[in-house]
Amino acid sequence: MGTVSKALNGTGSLREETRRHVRETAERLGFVADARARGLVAGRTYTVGFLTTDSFGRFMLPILMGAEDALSVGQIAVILADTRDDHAREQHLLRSLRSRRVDGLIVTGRTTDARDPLDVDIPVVHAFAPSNDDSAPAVLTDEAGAARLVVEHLLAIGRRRILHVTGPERHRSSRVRAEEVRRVAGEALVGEPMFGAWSEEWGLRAIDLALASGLEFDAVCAGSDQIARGVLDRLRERGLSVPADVAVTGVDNWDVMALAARPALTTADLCLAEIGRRSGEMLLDLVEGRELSEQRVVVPPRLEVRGSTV
Amino acid sequence: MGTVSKALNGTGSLREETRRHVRETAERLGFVADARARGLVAGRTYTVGFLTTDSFGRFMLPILMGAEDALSVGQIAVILADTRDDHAREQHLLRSLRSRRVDGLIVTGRTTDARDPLDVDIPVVHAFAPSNDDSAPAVLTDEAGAARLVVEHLLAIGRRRILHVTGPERHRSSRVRAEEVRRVAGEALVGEPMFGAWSEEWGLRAIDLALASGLEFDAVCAGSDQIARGVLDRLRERGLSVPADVAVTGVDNWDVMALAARPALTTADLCLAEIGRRSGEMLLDLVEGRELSEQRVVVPPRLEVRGSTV
DNA sequence: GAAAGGTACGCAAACGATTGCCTGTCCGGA
DNA sequence: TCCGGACAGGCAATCGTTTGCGTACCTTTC
Repeated sequence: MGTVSKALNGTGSLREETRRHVRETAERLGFVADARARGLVAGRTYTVGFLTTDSFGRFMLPILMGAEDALSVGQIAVILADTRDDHAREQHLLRSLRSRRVDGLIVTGRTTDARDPLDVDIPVVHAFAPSNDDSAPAVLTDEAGAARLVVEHLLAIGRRRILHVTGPERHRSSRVRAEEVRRVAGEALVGEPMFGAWSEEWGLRAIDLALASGLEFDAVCAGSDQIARGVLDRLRERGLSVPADVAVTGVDNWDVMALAARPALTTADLCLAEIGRRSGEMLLDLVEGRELSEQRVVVPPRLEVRGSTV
Repeated sequence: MGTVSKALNGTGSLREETRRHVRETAERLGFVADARARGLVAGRTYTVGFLTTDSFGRFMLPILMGAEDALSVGQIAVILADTRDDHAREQHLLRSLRSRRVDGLIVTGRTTDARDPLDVDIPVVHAFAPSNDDSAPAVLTDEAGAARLVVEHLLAIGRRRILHVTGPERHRSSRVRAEEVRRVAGEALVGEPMFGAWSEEWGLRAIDLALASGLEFDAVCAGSDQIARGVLDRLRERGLSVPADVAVTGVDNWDVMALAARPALTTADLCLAEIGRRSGEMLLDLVEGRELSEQRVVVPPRLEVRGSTV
């Protein structure tokens, strides 16, 4: 047993011939070492939990994939845990993850509103959804940066009357971005930010409201691609031309929306896969006991310029 | 150790007082039994792999969630494995899953084209994406049934000139549904099924093509909600009223598309979560050595009637 | 030819649970 | 008083690895 273990793991001092023989025999018999037993000795499981407070959705997926990529480097598998926003369910899942002795946890959620810290004694990295505990390791998106990116772009192409249509005011995301839009646009912001919902329907209605109240604007900075798409549709229906009369921007770079829009949508990509990747790397560092170079990483968004502004 | 084990698991013969004492102490110390060690003895890991041949996407999510629900009943956790359609990656992931001694595998993919069977010696259930091996346990969607559902609905509301706009002909999904549309619609099918792409853009273009070639139709049966949405947009732009002049149906019941469409889209829901749930249940039966009541389950689609047809 | 030194391999403990079996204690009955 | 039986709980083997240490054998050198 000992010799086989050493041969397969390249440890100990064995003749090359012996190693080869063991490896070939293992191959022939289809033997693969049992990761549990190995983990039992090593004091690790080479497994982490991916805990999402909301259901899995469009935002979770790229993060999950990025994390999986980064963790696979450390031979780590990902166990899913979806709390469905239910506290009892979360407790139950955490218990299950603890019994499985996961090496660490990536915690995420649909909104960027902060969540209460978890009471666990293993490394935790927050991805996308921040923790109330500011000192907890986290990889976050730059909400304000996304807003800045699109507004500066609109200003750069000469727009001076910008309308801001965004999601519900109760979401931190909407508030932070609206504040940044106000700051960067300054005089160029037309009226007040219009808070509503993260839906196409709100985009449609917001344009109706804006036109009805006689606002004049040459750009709409929408809080999401879905809102932007509603905005684009209604502008077209009202006979306004995009981008000639009105330029439109979104946030998310959700291909289904941004590419199907007519014209295709200029938008801020939040680089969710990158957030996932960095989270995975950070957790890997923590699990393997390395010092973190930074506790808190903010992934800068990226501007994707398409036909709706140029 | 033995006594504690018996107390916590409710086995052996112990005084009730002893059990209570052990449980309370465990609670106080935050002790949770190590699932690995338990599995080592039990010969199981209470863990299954979720292997998706394509990346995770919109189709995978509901299936995954359904499966997670069903499996959580058996205290089973799900390990993700995303092959990204790369054979080498698949082999590597399978090796990792084998070394983790997962109790079983759920295999799925984005398309309903059949895939080659896996060479593994644990229970496998195919979900959504069938296997080439017809005898393999599987939970599938009823492609033809979805087509029948919408066509029968269109016939029932009195439409007699139905246009069929669908995805690429190389996808089994398009072919099977087109065949069923032809069979059920009979005389009522206008021209040939129009194969294209699973995109809004194709929906737009297909209507242009149909109108240009002088086809007359009072209904469009689209192969997906995305196509249907393109169809709806272009019909409106061409001055045709939906559903008065033309009724439109989709397939998928993808809320983002179906609810944002104007009018909201009548569509066939493939009940993906149900497919996931049934797959999970089936795998649980296999893992726990129970006889399967049926090797092959077909989940019937459900018609969701909305404004685009009534 | 014998001792010294080095290399390759085997042995056994340990990781953290479960479980069958054995033992000790207590009770009741003869 | 002694024995039998029932019940509670402790002991140790087991699952499949890793790893440090001991040992056998081979080589080299005087």
